[in-house]
Order: sequence, then structure tokens, then C-alpha cells
Amino acid sequence: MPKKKKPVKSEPKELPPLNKSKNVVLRFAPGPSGPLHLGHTRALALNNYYKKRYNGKLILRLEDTNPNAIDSDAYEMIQDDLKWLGIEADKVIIQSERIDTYYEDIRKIISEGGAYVTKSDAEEWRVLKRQKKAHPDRDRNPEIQIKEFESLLKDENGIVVIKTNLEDPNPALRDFVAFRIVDSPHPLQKSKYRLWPLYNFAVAIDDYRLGITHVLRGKDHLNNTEKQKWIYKYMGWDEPEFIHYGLVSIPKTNLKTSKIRQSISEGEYSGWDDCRIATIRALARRGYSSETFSKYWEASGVKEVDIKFSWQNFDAMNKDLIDAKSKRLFFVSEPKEFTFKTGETITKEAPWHPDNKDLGNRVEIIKSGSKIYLPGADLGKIQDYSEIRLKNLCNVKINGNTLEFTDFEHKKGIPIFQWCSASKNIKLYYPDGVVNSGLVEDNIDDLDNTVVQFERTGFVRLEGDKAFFLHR
RNA sequence: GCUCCCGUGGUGUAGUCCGGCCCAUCAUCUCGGCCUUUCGAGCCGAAUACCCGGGUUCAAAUCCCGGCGGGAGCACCA
Repeated sequence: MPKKKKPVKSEPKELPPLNKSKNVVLRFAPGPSGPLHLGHTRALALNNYYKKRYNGKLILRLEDTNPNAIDSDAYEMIQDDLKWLGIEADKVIIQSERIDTYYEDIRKIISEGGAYVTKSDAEEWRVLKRQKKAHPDRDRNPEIQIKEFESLLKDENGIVVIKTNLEDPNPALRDFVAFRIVDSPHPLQKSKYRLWPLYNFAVAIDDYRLGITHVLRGKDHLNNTEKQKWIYKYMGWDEPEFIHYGLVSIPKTNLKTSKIRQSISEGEYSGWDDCRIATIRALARRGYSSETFSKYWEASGVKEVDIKFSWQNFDAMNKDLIDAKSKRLFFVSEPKEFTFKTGETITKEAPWHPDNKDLGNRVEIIKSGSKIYLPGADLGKIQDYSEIRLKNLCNVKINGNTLEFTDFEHKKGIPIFQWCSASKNIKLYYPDGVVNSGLVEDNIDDLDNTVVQFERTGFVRLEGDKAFFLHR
């Protein structure tokens, strides 16, 4: 066998290729229980990566087969989140609109002896399974099973079970439930159906019927894949390519949709975009670039290793993307008021960005008698009559509550201060819940809803009289 | 308990399939220096990794065996 060439180092890294014989069709399939969060973005980014690489298609499939776990706003929110991430689904599929297809396919499997109906007690059925024993209902003939199935559609209670190998040493893989009764109304279908498919059944049917060629998902689905293969077998279908990447643990981040929802309803969080949580919309509000998500996950690869998400690395990537185009502003926390004294009016002319001169300057006229605010914390170290430099303006001597102009000369070693002349108050919200307030330069009106850097503090996104901390 | 997956610096990753080009890649973080109208950025430098033990081989991160460690599943959730 010929040896594979080592990749040339200067080439950008690529994810491993897909085995492909036809046009690539991928899918992203969340349950509509809330908006998307950071945890969803790996599946999304990876599937989208291969879609672009092979010029394929990406299907967004909303898995709403559990009427009790649906937030009707989520259908919309998920699509908005996708849009924000810059990902376009070629098709949007809603599973609850496909129930009749599932019924048709399960009838086929039942009539060929691949599934059975039982109305017995749940625990009784599970105990037998654990002991590798068949439930008495399992071996009834298909005609009876079908009749039983139709009765579930009407008013009886029971489940439909896919037969697998009861002898399977892995208890997770023995007979699994394909349908169960849920009487609560569905947000979209209302009371049209009472017999609802479960995850593994609906997924297998849809992946095939929607023409999915590659199922790219987390390792937590390894057993599900084995279950779904039984459906393919009973239907006589070719399997798609299954690829499982390792699990991600995201430290110090609350991603539980149900918990977040509770905190929102209790008023602790302001909404799904509260800057303390890691929903897409909250991260967007803090000013992350959508590109960072795809970059980060593409760099993490598709290996089956479990990985830890690193905010540090993520933030570093984001900074790379936004640094050159983010304007700089002075931010003065714990402001102390001073009166400026000078013989003549002087002008502040500070670059919007120290390196990117294309961004131009911010200009401000300072007169004698103007109020100047200095950061309280830094002042603590300074004595009366010390000479300091007001950054991008001039040198002054502190005399009680006044700042007396001395000269413009750049002097080595004297402390440099950020300062503000305006009393434009802004509240700075940190993701850990800390709220800081301070003054910011007055000329931020045009900067509303953009990401800027508060010098020395870090990058923030401005929103009215609020600023959301992004990262350093 | 049963079953499956995975172990490369602090973190993420390349290399593992097909042994040699690997005294191991790149990024981030950390630490020092230079530069700078404080920060950041930039430039230069430093430090840190093949889970352990055996085996095969001229040669092992890579192949084999055994241990250890981590994760997941065993739902009428998705």
C-alpha cells in the first residue's frame, strides 16, 4: 500500500474528509425546548463546515415529538439563532408534521415482525428486558400486533417496541420503545395525535427519508446509533455514514434550558439574552463575533476524545477577529470630579485605534473651567501637587479639586490617566453578575450596538446606557 | 453491575489508520525582555506533554498485551 504523504506544514489544517459517493446532506436536529446555546454550536459548526466544504445541504430538523417539552417560541428562536450564526438551513423540517409518515413506517415494521405492542406495566417490561427475557406480548403474530397498534391510535394505552437482540450484552441496546401515548395537547398539532414517536424511531425514519448522507453528532449518541440501525435493517435501507465526536464539558456555564427558564420566570435573569448565560443570543449581546464559533469548533476537530471547552481560547480567537476594528474609549470608574484650569482652550485628539489609523481620531475641546473626571482607584496612589498626564491631552498638576495645566511635553515616568469631561454615565455588566458603573467619553452615540474597547478594562458591547463586558 | 468510547504540555490541537522525515506541530495561557501616551496589540525569548508497565522491532506517540484513569449509555427525554 502506498504511503500517505505527510501534510505540508504551511497548508491550513483541514478536518478529515468525509466518505462520499453522492451529494452530501447533513442535518442539525435540536428539540425546540428553548433557544440555542453554546453547547449546540459544535454540532452546528461542524455540520455547516462540511456542508460548505462539499457544497452540500444542511437540514434543520426540529424534533418536537414530546408535547410536554416544547417551548412554542423556540421554533422561531432557533431559526433566529441560526441566522445570527450565519448558517443557512436549506430546508426546515418539523417532526410533528410528519407523524403520519411515522405511522406508516411502523405499520410496515410491525407487520413484518420487527416490532410489537404491549399494554403492560412499564416496570414489568423493563425488568424482563434487564433479564434478557421476552415479554409475552413480544411474540404474538403481526396481525394481532397491528390490531393492537390501531387501538393505541384510538383510545387504548400502551407502547410500540422495536425488537432488537434481547441477548445483547449491552443492556442499553435491548428492545427499545418507538411510540408512546401522550395526552397533553401539542403546541402545533393540538390534540390531533395521541400516539407520539420517540427520538430513536423518528430520527431513523427522517434521516433516511430526508436523504441524510452523514450523521455527525456527539459521542453520547453512540448507543442511539446502534438502535437506529435496527430500523434501517427492518426497512431494508442503506445506512448513512455515522460520525461521532467527543463530548464537550463547558466549565462554569449554565446551559440547562429548564433551569434558565425557571430563573427567567423567577425574575433572576432578565431573559434568554441575559449576559450571565451562554445562549447564543446572550453571547451575541455581549458582542461575540459569530465567526468565532465556527473557527473554534473547526479547530477542535471531530475526534472521539472528550474535550473541555476553554473560554480563554475562545475569547482569544474572538479578540483576534475584533481587535483591529474595535474603537477605543476611555472609561472612568469611581469618577472623581475636578475643575480644569488653563490659559487657553486645548483640544484632545486621540486615535480611535492605536494601530488602525484608518479609524481616525476622536476630538474634544477642553476649556478652562471644564469638569474633568478621573478614576478614583488610580488616584489613591497620587499625592496632591503631583504632576500627571491626561492621556492624549496634556500634563496637569493636581491641586485639591483642580487640575492645573502645565505643558504638553511627553515626560517619562509620570503617571498617565484616562479621563472624561462628560458625565455620560454607563453601567457595565459582567457575565459573573458584577455590575460596575462609571463614566465614558461623550461621543458614543454613533457607537451604540457596537463593540468597543474600554481601554484597560476590556472589550464591551454598548447598548444605550449599558455596556456588556465581552472579554479582556 | 453491564456495555461502549477515549487517554499527546494548564487548555485545545497536529502526528496514530500505514512505525523512521518526531530529542513531537500550531494556538492559547504563564513568565521574562524590547517597544508603546497607562492596557491591549506587536517583536524576541523561556517553561511545560506522548497515562503506566511489559512485548514486537535496527527503530514505537504510532503495532500487540495487561493495568490505571476519564467520559457516556442502560428513559414510555431529545
